[in-house]
Amino acid sequence: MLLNPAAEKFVVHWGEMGSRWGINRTVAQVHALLYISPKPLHAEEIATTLKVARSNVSTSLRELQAWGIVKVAHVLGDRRDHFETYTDVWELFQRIMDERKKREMDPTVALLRECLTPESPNSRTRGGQPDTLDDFTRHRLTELLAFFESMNAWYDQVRLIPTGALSAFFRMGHKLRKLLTPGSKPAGKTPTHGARP
Amino acid sequence: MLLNPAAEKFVVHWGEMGSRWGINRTVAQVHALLYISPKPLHAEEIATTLKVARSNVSTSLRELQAWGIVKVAHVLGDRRDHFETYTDVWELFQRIMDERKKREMDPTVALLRECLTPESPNSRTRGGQPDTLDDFTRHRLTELLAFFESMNAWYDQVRLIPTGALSAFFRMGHKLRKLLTPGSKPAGKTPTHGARP
DNA sequence: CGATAATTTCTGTAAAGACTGAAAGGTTCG
DNA sequence: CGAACCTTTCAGTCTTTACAGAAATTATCG
Repeated sequence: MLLNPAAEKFVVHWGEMGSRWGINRTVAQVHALLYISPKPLHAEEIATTLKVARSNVSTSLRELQAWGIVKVAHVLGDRRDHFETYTDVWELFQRIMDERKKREMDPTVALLRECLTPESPNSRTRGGQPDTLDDFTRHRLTELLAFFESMNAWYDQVRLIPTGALSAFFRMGHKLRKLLTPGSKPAGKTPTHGARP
Repeated sequence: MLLNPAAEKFVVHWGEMGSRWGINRTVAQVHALLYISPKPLHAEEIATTLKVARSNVSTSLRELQAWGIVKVAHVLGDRRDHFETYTDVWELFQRIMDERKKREMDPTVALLRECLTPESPNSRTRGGQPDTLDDFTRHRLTELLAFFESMNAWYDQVRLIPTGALSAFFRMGHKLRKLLTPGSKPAGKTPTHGARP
């Protein structure tokens, strides 16, 4: 398959974006290609289009399936596996967020809790400097944990919104103000942080 | 400076998280260290604590300053530059989001617009296959653009909230339902996507 | 205005990650 | 059941990125 210039530009850019967010470039490119493809593609076709090795595509597809955003589609009369991705951007986004939360947020929360537990069983057994955090550090980590917990709670609520209504929700930004200031009280802090030095 | 085990665990973990999100591990570690440090640190102290080269710290600090989350603090009687980060997690978060939006979202939106412009001036001058996107691809890119624009608009509103009130906002998740369903009409789509194959 | 301290820049090296091509493992079809 | 086809795994290569140490630059002090 030969991509026209605009499509190619998009695929390349998406690969670039992926790598900036810790996603393998090829993985992102494969996903971009599937996203703009009118029909499911088989691995061979993806490989020739993106000009990468067949095996590389195989690995990337596997990765995308682990992320839950690509699935196999079989075509009658064709033995090969074909692949497609979700067409709904909001669903895609939600699935990616779910996965990143599970892989990165949850372990971080767990670690913060662990760091903040008052006393570990073996803290006295080993000599040297004190095992406990100083008050300042403890305070910082507590705040960080609270941050993640707020985010988690918020995200859990957002996840309850049907994907079909998500875009409406995010377009509703202008209602935020009323929601936040019931008595329309003026803001206590400066809304935007100052210019950088 | 010698970190106690819990603090060290946090710093290491934060470095790991950073690299998963496309942030240099050392950069993230330096930031973690400054975040939990009760006082501004100079580069030498950071280097010995993290056991990395002085020059590496220099680069990392420069990077963190470019992100707008670390600033220089001078200590009376000490010629060396000292560094500190913001203590408010919400402000930190906002600054990072601002920067990532500027670096990654905005260019993506620009590219999508470019891909979707009806006709580029030189589209007829070069031979070969058609320069225009097929309808399906065009539709997908339009939806993607709409997604980014919704997100942008929403984020612009959130940014107007004073950082001091942000945590309250994100803790307000449970009010989402009422906001979304004024007449408490049932959702049109399934709220959560099914189990993966 | 040297001398000393502090910081940054630069270059080579080391480590990590991505990718390829070949081989192995499964499937489907005649 | 064997051949053709498709997919995955694996080992080695290549590319990219991160890093250390030296050299150069800048700032501060006597």
